[in-house]
This record gives sequence, C-alpha cells and structure tokens, in this order.
Amino acid sequence: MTLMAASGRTPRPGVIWTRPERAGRGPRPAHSRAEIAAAAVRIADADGLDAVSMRRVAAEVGAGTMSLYNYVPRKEDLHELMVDEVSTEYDLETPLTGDWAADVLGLAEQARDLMRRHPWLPRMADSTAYGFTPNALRYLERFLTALDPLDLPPGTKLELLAAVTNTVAGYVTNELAMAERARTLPWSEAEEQAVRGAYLGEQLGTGKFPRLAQTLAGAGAGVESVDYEAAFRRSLKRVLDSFALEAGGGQTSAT
Amino acid sequence: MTLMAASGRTPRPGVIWTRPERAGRGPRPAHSRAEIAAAAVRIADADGLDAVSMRRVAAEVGAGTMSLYNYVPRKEDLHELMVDEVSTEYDLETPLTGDWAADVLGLAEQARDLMRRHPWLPRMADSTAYGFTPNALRYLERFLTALDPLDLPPGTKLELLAAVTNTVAGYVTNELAMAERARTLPWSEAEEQAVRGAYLGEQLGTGKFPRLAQTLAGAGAGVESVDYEAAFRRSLKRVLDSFALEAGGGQTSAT
DNA sequence: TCCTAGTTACGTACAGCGTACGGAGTGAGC
DNA sequence: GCTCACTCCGTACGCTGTACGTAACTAGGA
Repeated sequence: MTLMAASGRTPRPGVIWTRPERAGRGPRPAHSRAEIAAAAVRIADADGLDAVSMRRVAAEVGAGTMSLYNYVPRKEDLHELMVDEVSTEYDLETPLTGDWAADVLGLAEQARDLMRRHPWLPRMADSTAYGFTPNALRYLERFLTALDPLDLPPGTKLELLAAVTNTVAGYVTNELAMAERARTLPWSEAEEQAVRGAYLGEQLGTGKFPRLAQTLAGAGAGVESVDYEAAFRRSLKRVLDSFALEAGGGQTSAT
Repeated sequence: MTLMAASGRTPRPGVIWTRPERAGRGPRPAHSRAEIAAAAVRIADADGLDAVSMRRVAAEVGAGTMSLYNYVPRKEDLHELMVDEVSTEYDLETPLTGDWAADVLGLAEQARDLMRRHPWLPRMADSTAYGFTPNALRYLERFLTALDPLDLPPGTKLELLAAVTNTVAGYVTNELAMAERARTLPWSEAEEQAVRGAYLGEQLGTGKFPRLAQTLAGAGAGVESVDYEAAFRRSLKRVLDSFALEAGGGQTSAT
C-alpha cells in the first residue's frame, strides 16, 4: 500500500531554516529569502512592524501576494527571516580584548544599537525562537567566547547572557516606547506625552502615592530629562559586577 | 464667530482614566468598565491575547460590537483596562517586613505569579503606558515603600525598580514562551519543540558554535530540564545584591 | 528524448479584524 | 415639556492572513 504521506498543502511542523531555499524540481524562483527579508526590514524600519503585511512585502519585491508563500510558509517565519537579516549587522570580527566585562559591554551596546536602528526588534524578542536564528547564534557564540576568561559554571554563564539581554531589551524598550507608540496613535507624540503627564500629575496629586511622587520628583521628574545612556551603562555595570562577584573576581573596572 | 471646537466624533487626545466612566446626560449605560475589562481578561486567559477582539468582547458582555466604543474609545484602551483589572490581584495589604530585599522579592514573586496567571501580560509590558494604570500605580508605590530602609538616591531606586521588573518579565517570558507560541501554531507544542531541537542540534553539530554547544551541554541541555524557579531567585538576588552593594550595605541575606 | 511529477506563480475568495458613520431611542437639565 | 447630549448598534469599508485552484515551467527517470 502506498503510504498516504501528508500532501504538499498540509501544514507540517518545521523550522524555516531546515527547509531548503530552493527545491530542485520546478522553475527557478524569481526571488530569494534575503531579498524578501530585506524588503520586510525596510518596511518595518520605515512604517513600523504592523505595516509588514504579506501583501505589502510581496508588492515591495514585485511579486503576487500568494507567491510569497512559496518562500515563507507562514507570516511568523517572515518575522524570523527579519531577525536573522538584521543580525548580520553585528560586528563579530573585531578581536576581543580579553577583558570580559569590556567585551560584554561592547556586545550589549551593539545589541542596543541594533534595536535602536530597528525599533521593532524588541517586540520580536519575546518569542524565544527569534534569539536562535542562524545569524543570531553567531552573536550568542561570540558572547560566550567573551566570557571565556570568566570562571563560572555553564548554567551561570547562560544566566549572565539572559541578564544582559533582559537589561538591554528593557532599556531600549523604555527609551523607544513613546516614539513607537506614537506611530499608532491618531494624535501626536507631544500631545500624548502632555495628556499622560497630566494624568500622572493628577494621580500623584491625590496624595495616595507619596513615595512615588517624591521619588519621581527627586529623580528629575520629566521623562525626557532622563539620561538613558548613563542609566543603561550603570545598569549593565551592576549586572556584570554581580557576576564578577560570584566568580570571586571583585568588581569590574570602572570604564 | 463661534469657535469650531472638535466635534464629538473627532478623536481627541486623552487617557482612558481621565475620561469619566459615566457622562451625566443620556440613558444609564448597560455595562461598566470593570465588567468589560473582566470579560476581556477572561477571553485572553482562555484563548490568548489575539482572541480579544472588539466583537468577541462585546459578545461576551452581551452588547453590540459598536456599543463597546461608548466605553472604550480605542482597542488600546481596552488593553489598558485589562492591565488595570488584573493589577487588582496584587496583595498590597500584608504588612512589609522591613527587610527591603525580602519585601522586594515578595513583590517580584507576586508580579511573576500574576504574569503566570495572565500570560498575555508580558506582551503588554513593553508599552510603557501600561505600567501606570491606577491599580498598577499602587504596586509601584508599594515597591518604593519597601525600599524605604534602603539609602539610595531616588533615581537609583527607580533603576532598581526597572531592573527587577526587567528580570521578572524576562524570566516569565522565557518560561512561558513555548506554551504561548504553541497557541498560534498549526501543530502541537511537542512537535514544535522537537523540530526546533533538531534544528538547534544540527546547527551545533556544524562545529561553528563550540562555546554555545559546550555551554548548553554543560548547563543541562534540554530546555525542559531548567529549574526556572531557582534561576529566577538567583537572578533576582544578584540584582538586589548589586544595589545593596551600592548602598554600602553588603550582600542581602541568603533567603 | 519525452513524460511526468513536483514547484513556482498568482488570481480569487473567505473569514475575521478595527472602526467610521448615521439613525433611533432615552432621559437629565433648562 | 423641550432639547440635546448620550447610549445603542446595524451597516459598511478597507485591511489582514491564508486556503484553494489553475497555468506555466523544469529537472529526473524511463
């Protein structure tokens, strides 16, 4: 009896990366994954992640909408292509210094800059899978290589990696939150900021949140006056120091 | 000349919380914000955030779709209602112990448990606005109150708050990533895990990622074997210790 | 060399989305 | 009691992801 294998249309579990880009049989594809990924990234950079629709990406590369599905079985896979695409922007060639804290800081800054260039990236990050695209793996490998001088068990090194990643994602998200929000809103970013400021002021004025009022006031109140750059470095230094302490190496250099 | 004020239909900037729930004039509304928020939360808990559509929420409370817009001007505001709704679940009554690290740990665990109960919550968190709903403010106030014994400048306390929040969100996201992903996928979570495991194994097998392979192997490889609870506590302790160090108080107690 | 089977390309179609608009019914303030 | 803001909601528009069917094409096996 012939085994009734799943037909070509039936969705079979699979990762985009294990599917061959070109199947040997039919006419040669008119486009490539890289081309499609680049188009999607262009759209997301310009008009936000929500503007990345199958129709729009197809139009951007000059193909019919449904033709895209020959390259990308589901939209989520397109997102994965996008993450992988921008992951090529990492500079992983410059030699490591051997000072693990400095090297990790450099990698964290690269990740931060990547997210600043592609503000939709943090939103992808909370799907675990996206950290493991082929080019993203190169970043992880580099990160762990930078940790070579550090005497910590493997599990702890992964926790360090996670801590740094969380810190970077958290700070960039905060930094870009307003600007990214404004993209969807039917009014301007300034208006939004004014209105939210008024609301918060009103809440704090009730006296029900004395510590919060006092702390925000003491920290310099206005969200726009926060020095994200400095806060980012301080936070990262704390993270690194906490692991340095655990490895018995004392604090990391001031930098 | 009469000033052409914006008509009732024109979208005016505004926060849902400053808009009065009941306007004095017309017939009394058949529903309430709380009822609508609870319905939305029920749907999100059961079928995921993407299942929360205006139509579905309206149906759930027994109203016409467009009637919802009398209570919630935009869908994003519905999301804000949801965050506020679940924020009522925080226990902020139990007295603080006075041990700031223990108190903060308790609050972090509450936040973690809340996210576990409502797995869509982390996805909201990256819109800054959502941390500042009225009931969420109570959590922030409590957090800062717990930090009273800690001698740090206001800005640093806020950084501590951010660090803890990032850590909690990061860990819960990792913990729930697979399960939440599986909701959308056209195949089972087990199949997904198998397929992704195979892909990762293949990549590691190329020898291009020696540190990564070695580290993952050394950490106990299988994602399912990770003790998230322990990792969570360790990471949080590192965060707290780093701030304790900065305050000159040495490490926090072991707990 | 020809045949055939698998691929590529893509038009059409469907169910679902957020929400703009307009009309009918309601009840509080003048 | 008149008026007018407000509640309710049916209809409709433009958008989404993608299932399905068909036509063109080409590489592998006979």
